[in-house]
Amino acid sequence: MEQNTANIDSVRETFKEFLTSKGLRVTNQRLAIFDAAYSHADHFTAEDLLERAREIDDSVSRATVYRALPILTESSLIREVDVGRDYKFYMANKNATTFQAQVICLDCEKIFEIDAPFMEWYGKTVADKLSLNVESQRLQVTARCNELREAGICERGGISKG
Amino acid sequence: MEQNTANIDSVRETFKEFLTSKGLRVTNQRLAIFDAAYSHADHFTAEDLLERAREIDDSVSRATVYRALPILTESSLIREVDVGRDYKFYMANKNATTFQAQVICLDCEKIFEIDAPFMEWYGKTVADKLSLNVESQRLQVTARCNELREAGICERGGISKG
DNA sequence: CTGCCTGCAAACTCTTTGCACGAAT
DNA sequence: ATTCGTGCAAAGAGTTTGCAGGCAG
Repeated sequence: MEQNTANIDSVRETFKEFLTSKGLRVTNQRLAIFDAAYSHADHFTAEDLLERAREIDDSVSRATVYRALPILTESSLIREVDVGRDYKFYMANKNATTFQAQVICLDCEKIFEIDAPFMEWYGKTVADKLSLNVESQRLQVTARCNELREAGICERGGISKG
Repeated sequence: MEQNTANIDSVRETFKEFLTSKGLRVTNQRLAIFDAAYSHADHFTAEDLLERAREIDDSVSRATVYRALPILTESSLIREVDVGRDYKFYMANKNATTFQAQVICLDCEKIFEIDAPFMEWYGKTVADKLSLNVESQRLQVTARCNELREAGICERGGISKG
């Protein structure tokens, strides 16, 4: 955790190198958006990101945020979390762990990330059976906050706040 | 399969009963939309549904289609298939089988439904661990058509055309 | 008859895009 | 100097909604 904060500078360097390697320019706006993304502990929307990026550089516009998101996603520094709402969530890829599934609360609107390591096995199995290369997988469980609350993991961030 | 066609009338009756039981009215438009939904072999969009419903009753409007979709979904006669595109797919629930996962082709834009019976086990496991009642689950695999084509299941509907 | 249902069109929300200016290389 | 990146505002796409008239119960 303090490893993450300590690493931000080096991750920012990684981002700069990514931009350069793709022939893209290193602009203040892109760096501000990157910093804003990494300042979020959990999921954030494009609008959240805009707001926070503007605190760093108030010249950042909504358009630039939307144009930066695919770049950040492609660099694997953030990942997109689409849970079927009308806007997408994003999340800094601070720890490259195992496959993550989402538990989505219907009551408190939160999204919890949980490890689902067996999905790697599943992907392989599907890939073998159909002889294809899996690009990505998505596993989501929708549940009720009432239940989550009883389990002590809702409104308290017992797993991972969203 | 011919069981499905043979059953349409009785399923339509089920739909009427559902409407009545909810205090909703049985209108020609709703029946046309129901028939249109069941005339689709695979996935369809709201727009697809509108087009086909109008062939049955040309007074059906887009608004009514959008208002009917939640009703049909709630009745479990159709189900929503959200694969993260900017519009949703729907599908008649012709055979109440096991849990379905989606294989989404990035090249040919098709969606294949495959059985994933282990997901019922997974739901139960998650439910037990977090002591919650799972409302729904979603499992999606994104893959490349090239691979699917080599496997002989793309552009030919080897699994289930979408 | 009552009031839910409908069609129409405008409104909405998130995201994308055209354009002229500004900044990175 | 070039050329890519940016802000602004308008456009876009799918879906939702307000309203006045219409039809089911």
